[in-house]
Amino acid sequence: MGWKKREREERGYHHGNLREALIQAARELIAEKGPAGFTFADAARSAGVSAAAPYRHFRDRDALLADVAREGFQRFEAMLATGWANGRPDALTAFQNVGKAYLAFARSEPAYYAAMFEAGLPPDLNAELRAAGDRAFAVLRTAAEAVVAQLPAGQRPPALMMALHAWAMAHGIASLFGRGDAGRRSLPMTAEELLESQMLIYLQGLGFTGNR
Amino acid sequence: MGWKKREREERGYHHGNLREALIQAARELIAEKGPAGFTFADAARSAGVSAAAPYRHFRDRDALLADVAREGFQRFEAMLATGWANGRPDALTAFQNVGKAYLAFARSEPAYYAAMFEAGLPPDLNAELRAAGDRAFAVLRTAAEAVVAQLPAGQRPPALMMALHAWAMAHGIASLFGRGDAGRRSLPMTAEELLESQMLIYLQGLGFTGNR
DNA sequence: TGTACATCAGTGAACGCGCGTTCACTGATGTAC
DNA sequence: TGTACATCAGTGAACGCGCGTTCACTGATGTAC
Repeated sequence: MGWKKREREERGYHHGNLREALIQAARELIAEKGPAGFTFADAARSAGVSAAAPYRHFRDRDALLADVAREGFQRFEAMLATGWANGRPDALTAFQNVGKAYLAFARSEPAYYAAMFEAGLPPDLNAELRAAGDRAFAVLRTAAEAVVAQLPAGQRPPALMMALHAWAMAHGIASLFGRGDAGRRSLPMTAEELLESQMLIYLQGLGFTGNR
Repeated sequence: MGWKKREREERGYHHGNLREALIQAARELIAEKGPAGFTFADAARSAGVSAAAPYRHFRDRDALLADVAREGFQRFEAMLATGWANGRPDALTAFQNVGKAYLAFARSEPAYYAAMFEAGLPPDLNAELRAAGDRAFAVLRTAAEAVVAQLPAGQRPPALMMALHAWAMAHGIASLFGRGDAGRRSLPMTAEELLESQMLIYLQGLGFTGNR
């Protein structure tokens, strides 16, 4: 209570940045207890604000959660794009870097990842949310297109299919093995090694020779 | 209220099979609203019993959920084993049938699947739960062992790795695309087609030639 | 630069609700003799 | 076969609690002139 009062004195009557503070609070609470493990009132409390205040910024808990997810997709897209690096040094390497970036995101931002994929939000709850998700997937798709273009014309699989395969591999590994602290199975290899080997085998199956 | 009274008259003071009825109620509620979307009291209500009754059978909501998951793993194991069919007609085909069985389970039993993989239960919450999960995975592992044994001695990957890859592929596809009614992305191909093509490419990458 | 005023972003009290949990109880069932 | 009794599996009333939500309010900020 003491710190709360002090904080109030510091910040004055108006918070100034409550919207972002609530998103931040939600992220911390999700990281602690999962996307189902916090309430609207919790978020308000964490932000040091009365229980009625969040209503000035979000219609309800789901709207807050959707904003966390939307923000997550934006950062996710940026991270994947960095991994892709416009196809440098070459499409195949860059594609695998996208996979690594995917896993790195799931690992370093488990709260965002959970809000994006495990909160049970309908993807079209909100147009911006859907758009943000689509933009992130577009990175994967672009990468897949560049990779299949490397194959001889006769044996190119559909790029969309390949992008979906990659998504499924990365998501499968991330959600089964890629959560550091969430008491998961113990294995003789890391999630990163699993994803890398899986992608290598998959690419070999597409016709790429493994000599690199 | 009428039907409740009538049902009471039908069944008398004792329910007779409340434990199973609660698990069944939980499954239905999970199917409707997700693993986080029901309460202990809900389950009691669905089973037509007072809110205090479940305490005679389960310590709390998590214990009930864990039992749903345990039962789910048992059926899952049976379904995977049926797909495997002791490696008939041949290891490769049987392996792919395990993949199909995995997806079929996720699709036909979304409530079990959610309790098993998305309820956020720690896998070692309970020894029986963990054991049931391990037994299901053992089917995958057995299948992977038979498959790698087909390869020439020099190029066999570790069977455990292959089993984990298969698990990740199936889980990735199932959780991203394999939920019928849960308003997911619309795609030009089915989850089944995606998983089958992915597994074929993967197997090809391991060195199996695609002529079958 | 000052002043009046509109608007914004908070407060805190209040409410109804359903949940989890406990408790003494009671009806039904099983068993010993 | 009957009877007494222990045990089991339910009831329903009660409780404290925290949540979601509304409301009139108020302090702070921005803007017109």
